This record gives sequence, C-alpha cells and structure tokens, in this order.
Amino acid sequence: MLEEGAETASPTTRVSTRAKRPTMADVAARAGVSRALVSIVFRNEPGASRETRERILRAADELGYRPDNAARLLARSRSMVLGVMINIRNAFHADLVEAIYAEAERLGYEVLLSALGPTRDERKVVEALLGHRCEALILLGPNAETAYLAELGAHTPTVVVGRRAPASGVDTVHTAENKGMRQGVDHLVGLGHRAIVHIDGGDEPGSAERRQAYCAAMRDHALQDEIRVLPGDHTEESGKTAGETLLHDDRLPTAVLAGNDRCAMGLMNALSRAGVSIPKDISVIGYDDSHIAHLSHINLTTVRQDAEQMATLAVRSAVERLDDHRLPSRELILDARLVVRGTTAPPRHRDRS
Amino acid sequence: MLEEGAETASPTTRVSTRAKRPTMADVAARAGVSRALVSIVFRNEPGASRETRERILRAADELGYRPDNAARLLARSRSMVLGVMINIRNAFHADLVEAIYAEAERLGYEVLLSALGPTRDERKVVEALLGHRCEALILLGPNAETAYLAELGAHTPTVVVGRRAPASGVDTVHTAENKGMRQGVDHLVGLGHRAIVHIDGGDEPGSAERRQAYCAAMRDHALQDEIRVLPGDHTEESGKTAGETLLHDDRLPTAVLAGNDRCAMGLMNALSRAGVSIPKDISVIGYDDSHIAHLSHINLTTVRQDAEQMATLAVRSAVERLDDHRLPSRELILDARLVVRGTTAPPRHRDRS
DNA sequence: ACACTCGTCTATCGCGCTCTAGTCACCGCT
DNA sequence: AGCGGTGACTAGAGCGCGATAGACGAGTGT
Repeated sequence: MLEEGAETASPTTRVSTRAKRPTMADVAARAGVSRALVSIVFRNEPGASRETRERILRAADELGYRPDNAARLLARSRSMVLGVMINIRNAFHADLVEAIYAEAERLGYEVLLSALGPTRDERKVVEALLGHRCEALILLGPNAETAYLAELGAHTPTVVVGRRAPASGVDTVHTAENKGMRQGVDHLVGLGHRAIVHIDGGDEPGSAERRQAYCAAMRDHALQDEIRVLPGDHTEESGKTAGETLLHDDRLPTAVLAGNDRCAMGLMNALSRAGVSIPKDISVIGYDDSHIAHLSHINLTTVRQDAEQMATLAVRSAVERLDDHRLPSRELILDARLVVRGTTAPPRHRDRS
Repeated sequence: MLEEGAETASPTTRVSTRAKRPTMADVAARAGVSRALVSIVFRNEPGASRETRERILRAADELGYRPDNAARLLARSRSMVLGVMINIRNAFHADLVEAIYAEAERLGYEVLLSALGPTRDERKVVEALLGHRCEALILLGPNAETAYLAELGAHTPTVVVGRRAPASGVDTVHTAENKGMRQGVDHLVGLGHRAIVHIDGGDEPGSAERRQAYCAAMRDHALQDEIRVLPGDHTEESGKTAGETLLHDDRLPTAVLAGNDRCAMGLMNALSRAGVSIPKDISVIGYDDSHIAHLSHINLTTVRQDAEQMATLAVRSAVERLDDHRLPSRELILDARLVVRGTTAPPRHRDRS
C-alpha cells in the first residue's frame, strides 16, 4: 500500500500519487463520453440515461475526481456562496455561524468564513470574502462606519447582524436592545437594587442603543442620580478593567449591567479575584446568552438574543436581496428576553456596608 | 442619499449601482491599455512604467475593480490557499486560527476556514475546502480515522493538529500529551491528592495519549488502585455528565483531570451548582489553556498547549510539503506545561468527610 | 549602417467548468 | 413516406484571469 504507483515514475517525473488533480476531461475520456455529459451528471441535471450516469460516476470515483469550485464559480454567473465575517473569539458568533450554515444549506448556498484578527481588520476580511466571489456578505457585529457599509451595500447585498446600520442597500438584523436592557434594569430594581452601573460597549455594535436604554430605564425608575456608565468594549479585557475601576471606589455598586457576556466574564474574573462574591456582594448581568453563559459554571444572568433566528433571518435577507436587488433596505428587530440565572440576587443591606 | 442612481434606470434595466462587477478588460479599456498590462500591474510584476501603473490603478479604483480570485486560482497553477477545518465552538481553535492567519500571511498564503457543525461532518468540511482549491489542508483536532487521513494525504498535503495520525503523507503537530498529564498528576499528588479521577476524551484527538499518561503517572506514584477513568469527550456537556456521575457517589474524589478545558468548564458547572466548592472541596485541572481558561473568572489550572507555536509549525509544515511533495511524514511534538491557577489546592482532610 | 539589448506593451492560449445551440437516432403519428 | 417530437448526447463559446512569446521603439556599441 505504501508508495504504490512508483513503477511509472521515472527519476524526473513527479511522484504519481500526487499527480495533477483529474478534470472533467479525464473522467469523460475514461467513461467514453463527452465533457458536457459529465458536467450534466455532476450538476444532477436531466439529459443523461441511468446507465451512463452510473458509468460516469464510477469513472469519476475511480479517478478520485472532485469538481473544481473555482472553475465552477467562474463559469457560472452565480456563485451561490455567502461570505460571513466573524470574530472567532466571540462565542456568540459561533452560535450564529452554526445556524447560518444550516439555513444556507437549506437554501442551496455555500458559506465562506473569514475571521477578524489582530492583523486582519474588517476591510481586509471583506476583501478576502469578495475576492472569493461571495455573492452576498453577512457581517457579524461589524464596527465599520456606516458610510463604508453603504458603499459595500451599493454593489453587494450586505446584511449586518447585531447592530443598527442605517445604510441604503444594507439589511440589518438585531435585537431590540432597548427591551433587553430595560428588562435587565427592571429585574435588578425589582430585586431591590438602586446603584446599578452599566459598562458601555464603546463603538461595538448595539452599544449605543444599550446605553440609551439603560439611561432611559433608570430614569423611569427615578434612579437618574444613580446612572453611571463605565467605558468599555466587548472583550473580557474591558470587563476586567471596569472591575478594577469599581474596586478602587470606596463603595461598590450593588449591580452591574455589562455590555455583553464576554465583558461580564472579565468583570466577574476581576471581582472574584478581589474576593467579591457574586451574586452575594454584587449582581452581574450579561448580554448575548452565548453558549458560554449557560454552560460555564458562571451561570450568568443575561439578555438572550436568539442566535438561530438571527442567523436564519440574516441568510434569508441576503438571499432575498440576491433574488431582487431592488428591495428596499430592511431592519429586522427581534425580541430580547432576560434569562435569569445565578449571577443576580437581592442586594445586601447597605446600611452597614 | 436614498435610492440614488434611479435616474439611469429604465423599467427594464438593472439598477445601475448593482451592475456586473468590473473585470480587467473594463479597467484596461478605461486606462487605454491592454488587458495583459493590467494583469502585470495587479500582480506587481515588472514590465510597466510608473505612469501607466498609476493610471491603471486609478482607473481600477474608479471602477471599483477587485481581482476575481476564482479566475485567478483557475488561471494560476498555484492557488496559494490553505484550507483550515475548525470546530467553531472550541476556544482553543480560535487561538490557533489567529496564529494560522498570521503565519500564512507571512508566507504569502491565504486562508479559508470551514467549520464543523451539527449538519457538517468532517468529510463535508474537507470536501468544501478542497472544492475551493485549497492546496493544503490543516485539520484542527480531527476525529476521522487514520485511513481517511492517509487517503487525503495521498493527494493533498495535510497537516493534523492536536492529535497523532500515523499516516504516510500526513504531518502532525501536537503536544507531548504524556508530559502534560504527568505534570498534572505530579502537581496534584504534590498537593496531597490521592483520589484523582480522569475524564476521558473518548475518540477526541489526543485522548488516548492523555489517558495512558494519566494511568502511567498514577502508577508511578503507586496510586494504581486510585485510577478511575470516566467516559467523556471534549464538550462542556460531557463534563457536566461526568460531574453528575461523581455527585452520585457517596464520596467525591479530591481532584479531577478533565479531558480538555471545555470539559473542565462543564464539570465545574455541574459541581458548583450542587454546592461543591472549587478548589476547596475538589481540585480541577483542564487541558489546552484556551483563552477562556485564564480570562473567565474560573481561573482554571490547566495544561498549556502553545497555540501560536502549534499553528506556526502547522502552516510551515504544509507549505514545506507543498514545496516538496516527497517529504517524509513528520510528527512535531511540542512541550506541554502545566499552568497552575486557582482551581487546584490541597485536599481537605478526609478523616472527617 | 548593422545587430543587440532593454524596457514597455500586446496577442493569444489555456485553466476547468457551465451552458446554449445544436446533432443524431428513434418513436409514433398522419 | 414524411412529419414533428423526444431523449441522449456533443461541439464550442466564454467566464476572468495568468503567463508566455513576441512586437515595437529607443538607446548602445561597433
């Protein structure tokens, strides 16, 4: 089994096991038919008899033939590929991607992933995706300015997930941030909290809405004097920083609404290192309900975004826009729902703190 | 700003902003040169004067031209694309991917990601990758049987990361599992533990080695009677299940070596829900040192695998094999190192438990 | 005057596939 | 016989690009 095929190899020829990959022409020759017929068979189109179909498939199998997507894409007007930009560190994106694959497959599309990274900014990721002939883009939580998104949307169907993006030609799918935050504040106030801090998400998608909703909800509870927004973003690091800031104060707030789950994780990390117990000393609420939130022993109270529904709608939007380019921009807003778990509890009595 | 461009659109023509994407020919026409020259410029090859170069680039920019990768790949013998299979739920894979992007870019390669999922098994992922003309495959923690990997390796340079895969034509990069596990056991024994359970990873990459190393290390400490291996895999779910199993016993072990970090997370989840405190009541060690392990407030003691080095070596292996197909299979084994954090401590005195 | 080189640019083939417009044999029908 | 119709198959153009061989003019040396 090892090193078979060596008998045909002269000193100058390549090792035969790594010969050029077979093409349609090879399959056609072996099956004794024309290239076109092989194409028909592989596209599963009518126009070939049962026997030849089998003969061709057998020949292809023997040669280890595999259709070449690049050539396919090139020859076809449509590529049937959706490009998805992800932050590979973001557990919520993982949830989204799984659902995107499922829905794309259902609709007959392929999915290409490209991840952000320290050396890969959003433009680079988008370039890579477009370079691979993606027909449409699905951007998970992009930070890019609206103008850039609009520019993209002008020539490529683009769906932004997880943030508002009022650009013509761009569809957006996001949750009703205000509802989610409001529920969070209501829950905490219901437990008896008053000193409720919000860690902001900075430029991150959805942050502005969450911040505003927090302020509005606090005011509605006549807690406008307790409003406090700490700077941050959507990484664990920012949660940690915010935690350290809080620890420097002479008195901790009794509850924190983090910008997202990752931020909440970092925050809890910093707090528990300092001996602060959650939820006894302080309550924490996250945002996303990524799989990490409920599987880790953190058992985080958080605002649930329905990843599956978001992903499904995003894919459908993209495909619908592909079918009809003149569709007006749509903004799909899903409901958010607070999921109460173990990181929230009534506050300690403050009178002896 | 809304609906601009409508002035050029007759009822039957497409909205002009979404016309066909421009090609080299369009750029050439606009710049008043031949197609070939545009090609030269975009490949950054010598053979064009400074002025025409600029003129062409300007024309391309005005048209919003973007080279088409599919066509590029097709025309070129080389595609310069590496295909990477990931489990998008696995935080350690995220660490690996970031480093893979970096090294690939350094060597002039592109990276295509394809993720496993409920409806996407390994074969499907590999098919997708190969279909997109990846020259080489990097498989992160594949479960596939060796025969299949060997088959892949026979026609495509393949690098397996995170597990042994003794197949000709396949390179592997993994850590010295035995060293890592041994350090874990040594650490626990040094703290005074004796009842040390291991949660197995089942078919998951590296599991067999970890299991064997655990058993060997236990024997070396004359703890062969304490050896206990619970079934599991590398998901949070399996850790949870194992935790429940342990909780059913009349007496908990004093320490657990989980199959990986995710398993450890699930385990800690189950235990702490049941009121078991970590590390006071029980010590837990993970495996991978994924970014989750140190950023979450879990502060997990774990066996560090150097993601960056693994990724770098994997990419280099793939590229070297691409340069010379006849290279013998290599197995690169990196050192593992226990990182002691907060989930391990001396055991409670057992005499009153 | 010649051949020769060099830098700049062009014509053209082919990558592996899809897809339109056919060809061809065979059928039942008038 | 002649007709249109149908199912099975093929020829060939073209997708957007890379790459090679060569064209062309300007300079160089003899």
